Amino acid sequence: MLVSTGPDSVLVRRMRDAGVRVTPQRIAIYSALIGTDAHPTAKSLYEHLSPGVPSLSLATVYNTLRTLVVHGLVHELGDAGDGCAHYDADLTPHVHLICTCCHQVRDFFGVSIGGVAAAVAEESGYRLQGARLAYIGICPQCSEPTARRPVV
Amino acid sequence: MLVSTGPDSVLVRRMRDAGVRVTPQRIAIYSALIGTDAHPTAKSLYEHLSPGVPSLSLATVYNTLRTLVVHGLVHELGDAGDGCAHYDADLTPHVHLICTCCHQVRDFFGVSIGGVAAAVAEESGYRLQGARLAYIGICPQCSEPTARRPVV
DNA sequence: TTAGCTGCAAATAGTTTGCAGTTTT
DNA sequence: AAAACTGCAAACTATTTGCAGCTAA
Repeated sequence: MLVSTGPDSVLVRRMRDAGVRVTPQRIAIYSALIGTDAHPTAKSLYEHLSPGVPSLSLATVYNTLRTLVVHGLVHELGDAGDGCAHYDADLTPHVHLICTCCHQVRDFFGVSIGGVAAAVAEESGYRLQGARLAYIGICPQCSEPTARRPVV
Repeated sequence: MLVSTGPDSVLVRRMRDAGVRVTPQRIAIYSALIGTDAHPTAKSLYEHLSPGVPSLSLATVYNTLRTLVVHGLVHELGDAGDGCAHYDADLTPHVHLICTCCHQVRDFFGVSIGGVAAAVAEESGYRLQGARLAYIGICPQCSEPTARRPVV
């Protein structure tokens, strides 16, 4: 993890600014999300953090993720074909690529869609809170004939 | 419903071309999807069709939807905040607007994103099968102070 | 004929929630 | 001190699946 988690870190300030009460569990979860581009699920976050934050419960991971999403600190990316929701703390407008074979979610910055949100907001009349922009297909690795199916 | 469902209808031909076996239940489900822009869920489809297709089962709706998605006839739009997946038979590249208040999914053709898919396909190396492009926010109706919260 | 579909009911699994105790503000 | 959070376990519910009978091809 590349993010400071001290009491005055950017991370904590962001949570306070968003009106989210700060607890050790929430810091752990939020900083884990910020420090990865793997778009984890609740369960994978729990399994990753559990050793370092003993007695962390899966329910708290779910509750915290919902809180972070509701307060706009994290985006919920939806199901990637594995039946569970993935999350992203990178709020920069960008596209995701979902592989229907290995169920990985990858960032894709090759197209700029920053202007689209503005156009949608203006023309639709919606008060926008977020976006979920994913293209679904088979990734190059899984396309190779020799590819072994990655562990789900 | 505005679509003919005779044995030689476009709809049936499309299913056959996609390699999907044709049954009365599947015709009912697929034509209902084609004839609406409401982006139904499995349950709402079931409730809508059940009176006209007695003994239709919810399991068949789920199975059929998966079959149609896998064969590329229908797009799965993911959860709209109501905890269940919504579906769309309109494969034209377009954006969806999801209201976090009333959980409605609406089409939005105000921005053209047809070129994005091509760029993604070329630059990412993915074999694209579909897309899920949604902006999330609060719709104008739900934004009105006098708005009553629509039935979920 | 036969592979594949259907309905039913049971199983699965992601996510939420009630509660009692603890922590943040 | 009040309001909100946590862990645990139980509850909830969308979705899947096993099976026996039916049907499209």
